[in-house]
Parts: sequence; structure tokens; C-alpha cells
Amino acid sequence: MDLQRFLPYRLAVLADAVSRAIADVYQQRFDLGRDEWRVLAALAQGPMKTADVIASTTLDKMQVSRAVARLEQHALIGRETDEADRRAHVLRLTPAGRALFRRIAPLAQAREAFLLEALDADERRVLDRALDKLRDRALLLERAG
Amino acid sequence: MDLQRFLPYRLAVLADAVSRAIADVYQQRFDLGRDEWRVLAALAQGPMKTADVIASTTLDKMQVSRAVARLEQHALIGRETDEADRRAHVLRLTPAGRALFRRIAPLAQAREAFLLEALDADERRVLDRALDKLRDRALLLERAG
DNA sequence: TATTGTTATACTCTATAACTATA
DNA sequence: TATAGTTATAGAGTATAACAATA
Repeated sequence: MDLQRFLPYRLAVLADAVSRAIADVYQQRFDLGRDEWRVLAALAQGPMKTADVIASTTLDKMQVSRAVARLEQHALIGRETDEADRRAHVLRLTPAGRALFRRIAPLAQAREAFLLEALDADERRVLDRALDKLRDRALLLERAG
Repeated sequence: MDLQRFLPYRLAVLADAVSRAIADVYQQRFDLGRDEWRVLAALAQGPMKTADVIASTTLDKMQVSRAVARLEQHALIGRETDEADRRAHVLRLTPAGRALFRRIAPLAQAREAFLLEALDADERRVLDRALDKLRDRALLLERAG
């Protein structure tokens, strides 16, 4: 067994390198943590409830709770009680939050584009499908224990 | 920008899920940490110096130092001073370490095989190349800052 | 009783750098 | 002076669970 060729190892190494390259944009330049960046990106799609943020970020409720608290302190998002269920909140970007997202997103997308330049159209298409298929199987493995 | 389709996010999510599925084997069942598992797998190729372990695991010198200390406490690896350079050490698996690796490796490889069953031969070939190409580019991005 | 979200706590990881011994 | 590896320390991230408010 060769660690260098072991798929889980290669995925971990690649994801780490890519994450560092992207984190450099939102962390060093804009003082956001990874979880805050994810919440910001999720809410850029439009206002949504905390539960929807959890579902669309793979963060858990504590991570979202803390990221939301910090983003709110910085006036990047706002929060209203959901009148239909007063335990829940609806989250939305403030104009400042939207402005920040609009500054970060192009930089992050430029880095993604740089990565993808390594691949031709056919390779991108296969990779796209492969990532989804592998994730489905990984979730099966996790559930099976 | 859609987070769900953003390559860095998808890689992070996939690598996390896969890592958890593999960690379940060496952690829960055999009480090894990720770094210890990597050092064990590296040394399964044969005895080598600490510096070579660092080069072949993407771990840094502290991570390797601690993993080595713990593996040595559990008598899974042995350590000799390199007589050519008495600052350096040569590390090698003990029989117990080799036996442990031989128990874990097939289980880990079975999980990798299960993941890869999702892909046909052509997809695997493309994925294999794509991961290497993307990693090369990610390292370029990191160095560029 | 169950669920949404918050808070507390302990634990692990990571990053930086100081340090020892050799070179 | 520089390098191999160790140790110290502080900060960040993670996991578990207890908790308050609402359903």
C-alpha cells in the first residue's frame, strides 16, 4: 500500500492545499474565518433560516451559531425572529455584508479558475461528476461505520 | 457564486467525509491518530530517516516528532541514531508495528475500493490525473500568496 | 416531550518560536 | 552559523452535552 497513491490521502492533501489558497483571500485580507465565509456565501443566495444555512454549508449548529454571532457583531448580517416559529431566526446579509461578499467572491473565483485551468473541458466534466459520486459513497461509508 | 458548486468547497467537504470514513478504521478500532497512521504507512515502505517521513507525508517536523514519540511508546516503531549524521534518526517499524499495519491496511484499502466502485475505469484515470494537476496548481497559488 | 439555537467545557490541532545537539 | 529534531506555549478549532425558549 502506497500512501502517496492512496485516494483518501491524496484528497486530504489536495483539499488542504486548496483550502489554504482560498483561506488566504477571506482570512488574511478580510479577517473572516472559514465558517464565517461559508455562512456569508450561503446568505449571498438570499435570506434564509439558520437551519437552511446548516443544511447548505455542512456546518453544525454550534459552528453556525458562533459564525452568525461574529458576523452580526461586525454588522455583516442581520437577524429576525421567524414569526411562524419563534424559536427560529431568519438571517440576511446587511448592505455591508453584501458589499464584503462582492469583494471576496471574485477573488475566490479567480483562484478556482486558476486551478481549473489545469484541466480541459472533458476532464472538468468527469471531475465534476466524480466528486459527487465519491461524496455519495463516502456518506454511505460514514453511516455504515 | 454558488457555494455548493465551488470547487474548493466541494473538495473540502469530500475530503472531510472520506477522512472520517478512513479515520474510523485507524482511530476507533486501533487508537491511532491521523499523523501516527501516516507515519506508520510511510514506514511500511521500509526504514527511513525522519526527514524522509516528513517529505512523504506532508506532515511538518513537530507533527512527525510527536507521532514518532507516541508510536515509539507503543513499541510500534524503533529509532536509531544515523551514524553518518548524529543529529538524524533512522526510523523503522517493529514487528508489532508491521503487524498493526498489516491489520489496518486491508481495511483502509477496502474502503478506498468501495469509494472507487462509484467510478468506471475511464473516470478513475481522469480523476487520477486531475488530482495531481490540481495539486500542482494549488501549490503554485499558495506560493504566490 | 421534542426541537431551535446558545452556551460551557474539555479536548485536540495548529502555528510560532525557542531550544539542544550536532554539523 | 546552519541544520535535525524536540519542547513550550498560546491560539484555533472540535466534540459533547447541558441549557433556555418555544413548539
